[in-house]
Amino acid sequence: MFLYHSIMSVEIKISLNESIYLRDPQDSTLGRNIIKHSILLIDELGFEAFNFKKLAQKIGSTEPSVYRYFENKHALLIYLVSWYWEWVAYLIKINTININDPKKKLEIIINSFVLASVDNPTTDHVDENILHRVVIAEGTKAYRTKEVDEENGKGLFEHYKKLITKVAVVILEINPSFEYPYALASNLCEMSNNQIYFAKHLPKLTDIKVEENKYSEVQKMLNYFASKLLGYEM
Amino acid sequence: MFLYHSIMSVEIKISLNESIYLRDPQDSTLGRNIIKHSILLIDELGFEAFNFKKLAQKIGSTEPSVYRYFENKHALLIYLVSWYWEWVAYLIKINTININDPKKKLEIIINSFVLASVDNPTTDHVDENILHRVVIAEGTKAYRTKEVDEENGKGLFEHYKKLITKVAVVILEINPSFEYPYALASNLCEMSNNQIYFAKHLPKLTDIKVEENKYSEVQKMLNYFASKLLGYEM
DNA sequence: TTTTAATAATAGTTTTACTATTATATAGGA
DNA sequence: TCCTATATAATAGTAAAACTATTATTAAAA
Repeated sequence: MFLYHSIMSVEIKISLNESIYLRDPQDSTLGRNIIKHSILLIDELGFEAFNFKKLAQKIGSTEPSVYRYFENKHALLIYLVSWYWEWVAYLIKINTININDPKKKLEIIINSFVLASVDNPTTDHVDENILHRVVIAEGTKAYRTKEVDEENGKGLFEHYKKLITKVAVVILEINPSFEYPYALASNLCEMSNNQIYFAKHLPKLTDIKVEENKYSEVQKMLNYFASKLLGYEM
Repeated sequence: MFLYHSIMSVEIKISLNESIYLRDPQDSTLGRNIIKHSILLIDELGFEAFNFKKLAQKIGSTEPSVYRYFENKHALLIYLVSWYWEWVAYLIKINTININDPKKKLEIIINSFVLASVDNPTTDHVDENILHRVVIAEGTKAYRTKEVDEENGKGLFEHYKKLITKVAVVILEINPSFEYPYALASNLCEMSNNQIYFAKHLPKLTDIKVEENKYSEVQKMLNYFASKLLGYEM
């Protein structure tokens, strides 16, 4: 991950696996527009109704131009969720920089999963808040396809796996004999998104309540689950 | 749920919310063929590549005939996952009939989530084993859409909610002061499918290993998670 | 036997998901 | 300054998906 600092603003450039895209969207205005407005449009229409024609219309470009950046809308979705995972990894990194207690670290990790955005809207072409909503609603579609093995072989899910590995390391720091560090790490991440989605759309499947970007109950629940499973007091 | 017993075989008829389908597929040969072969074809092609034309071809019928049973392939998917959830509820029911210990009940529930089929292939037009695979791979797509609120309002997810409620009741029997019975119930169910999927396709996201229909490690892990969270010894 | 309902056959439409080709604008180098 | 490479835009298309309408045929029920 590269961090560019300028005098006027802090601009973060997140570097993503090259096989996700055909041409790096961060390197041109059109590319950044594709990212920015695809997030808004997927949030608005849902992934199924979203397509490159509508996106091109929205940004005053054409369908073939968008296709020069991404093979198809599925590749674009993988790009967006990878961006999101890198962003969460970045949040965890800067917020745990002076923290030594692994329990405290895990708490920060959970907060990063749940909040993901709120405080620091640092990148002008990505609204992390809306991207988080998109990942909650559409994220699993990135890897729930018939092509998962082939795409995994190309490294398209490295960003997610890297993040989960980092979390697993912290889990083992807390409790070195815990048998399921990776499963707990991925479950905390998936559960966070799932339970937020349930609270919003299928409230009978959860106990927590959620208001517009107020996810404190999710945070509390995940911390409770983690502490119980790893055997420590909060 | 109705149970029909005949002399020659035990045939289970699972009754599903009428708003899922246009015409009850269990009431005709064509309908049962649609169910049977849609499961096989979705398993083979994945939900995205599956469509009513290919299905009609496979069962020697026509596209318009299939459309007389289901509004579209999304409705058919909701039907299939609802069938699956009812099937799991049925398994839980018959296997906990003489069990009083709620901890033992929860163990049976977890086994039903994980195994879902293996022993009792009772319904001739549904292969529960393959249906389980389909639910693992495609299940979340049933409710992760822009139409979720509208469809939830029509009662299309009642079968899932009913199942989760039953599990939540058992969780509270074990530990009446547990704060998150619904979240734990839905998470056990989602986690089961998720972790099996990860073991098969993204093994770096989990610790468990899975072989063709050998899910004992998942079972063990979920039981461990449940016992830790609810504070009992296995 | 008549009527009804279910299915099949045929033939469409609209939208999606792409691709090919050509034109234009712009940026950098000689 | 011109030349050339490259990005993008404009236009026009194709193949398949996701339906729908209409009519014919068959089977079952009254």
